[in-house]
Amino acid sequence: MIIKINEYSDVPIYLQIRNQIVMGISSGELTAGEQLPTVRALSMEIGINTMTVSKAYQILKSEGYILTDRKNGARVRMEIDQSKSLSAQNKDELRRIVSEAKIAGMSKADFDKLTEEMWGE
Amino acid sequence: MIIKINEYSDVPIYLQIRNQIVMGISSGELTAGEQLPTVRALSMEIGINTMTVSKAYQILKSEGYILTDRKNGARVRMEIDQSKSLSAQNKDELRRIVSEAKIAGMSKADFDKLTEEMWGE
Amino acid sequence: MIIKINEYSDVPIYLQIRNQIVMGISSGELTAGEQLPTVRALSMEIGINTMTVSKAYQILKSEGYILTDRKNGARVRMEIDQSKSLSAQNKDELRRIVSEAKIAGMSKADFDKLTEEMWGE
Amino acid sequence: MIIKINEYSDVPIYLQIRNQIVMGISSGELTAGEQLPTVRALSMEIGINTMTVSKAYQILKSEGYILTDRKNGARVRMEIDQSKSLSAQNKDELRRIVSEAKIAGMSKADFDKLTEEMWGE
DNA sequence: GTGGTCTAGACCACG
DNA sequence: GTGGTCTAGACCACG
Repeated sequence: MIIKINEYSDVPIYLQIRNQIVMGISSGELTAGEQLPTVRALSMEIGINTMTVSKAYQILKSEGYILTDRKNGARVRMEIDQSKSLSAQNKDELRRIVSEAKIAGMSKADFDKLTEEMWGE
Repeated sequence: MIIKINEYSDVPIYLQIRNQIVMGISSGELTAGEQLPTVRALSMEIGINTMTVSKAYQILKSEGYILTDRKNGARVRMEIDQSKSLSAQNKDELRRIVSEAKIAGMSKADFDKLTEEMWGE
Repeated sequence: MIIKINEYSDVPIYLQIRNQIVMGISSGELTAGEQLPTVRALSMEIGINTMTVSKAYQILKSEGYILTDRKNGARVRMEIDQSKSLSAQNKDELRRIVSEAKIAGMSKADFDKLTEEMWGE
Repeated sequence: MIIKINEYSDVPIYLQIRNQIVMGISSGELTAGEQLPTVRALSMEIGINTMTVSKAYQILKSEGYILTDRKNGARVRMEIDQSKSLSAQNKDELRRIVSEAKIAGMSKADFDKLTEEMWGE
């Protein structure tokens, strides 16, 4: 899986890494149990500080998306918690986006279609 | 309309203000043409600096949500642009949230129901 | 001549009045010697403070575009100075606009065509 | 590139900075990808507050002229949008300037010559 | 009274 | 070290 960093984005680099790995898991590009590159390898590959990659991995670990052990590096967790709900923070963000879609004159049907496409990715 | 600031949030205060006003417009709590509190009044009400409120208003103005004039302060714009689409940034955010919903085991139907509730607010 | 004020413009009202009268003279809609409405009449017509209209007239007078006398109110001056050049301030503004046209990829020919249209107004 | 602030100008300092950088890009004095001074460096150099410089940079960023990243500061963007047109606001300004040129007795040829000189800068 | 601008000084996350 | 955020306080033009 290839991680692409936009150094000019307002989104911090460690979050860009975290987000892309989460989306990789979601899309199936990263499968359960799959080995992730080491912190050192990934940081060299994308040309950034190891601390930044490390921070991304730590967040993914604390969120329950990956497991790390000293010997094997990081792996996608086999059984990710199926809370069947969004975090409070994600709900807030989603609420804001829904609001902006409404103001922009999108129909709920168009919105559902848009998320349908994203769902399929 | 009451604006509530979460001082522990990662979201900057000026953005919290901006977001809540956008959501107020979306929900109909703020109607087209409605007068917003003056920069000074709002800053005193929520106990923050006028510069911070002013920044929120300037962003809302640049986004076309409100209008300001020197005499009367700020008002919700009568005719907000109906682009019928989301900004690239909002799409990216939405894509990330959809991914996390999928991983958490939400069904698309549940997701649609959640956004339906938000749509109704 | 009808003066239209945009109360939400960043351009101060007195300047909007001043600019529209100058453009009226330029286009020929206001002819040399033509009587302008009194400060009181114009302020009532457009629903603003007399001080604001008065300020616009004072500027036009100081710039040599109009003449005022207590008996007859204001008139467009018969012989406006033909300096055949722009003020330093207008040159600065024009220089900035030219720069932005260049960056936006306009050709000099397109720019000339645009000013040609404006010239004809 | 040297930025000069006119403290007696009606143009706000942050706009003077913004305008000079835009003109620097237009003239080629600032090339695509070129590093701009840091907010701190520029504010010290011209003896004004960091907030004021920061505001100028944020406007340039929102207009798509520059990019900022946390590590390296600000750079001139490589691919600036080529809308091939002026903003409504710039058109209004240009229309006013054309009017004043006409009243001052400039010929269209002289006006074109003047903008030609500016174009070459 | 209104929004807009600016300062001096501070703290923060990111990298 | 970098840009981003925020404050307290001040002054200004506009109307």
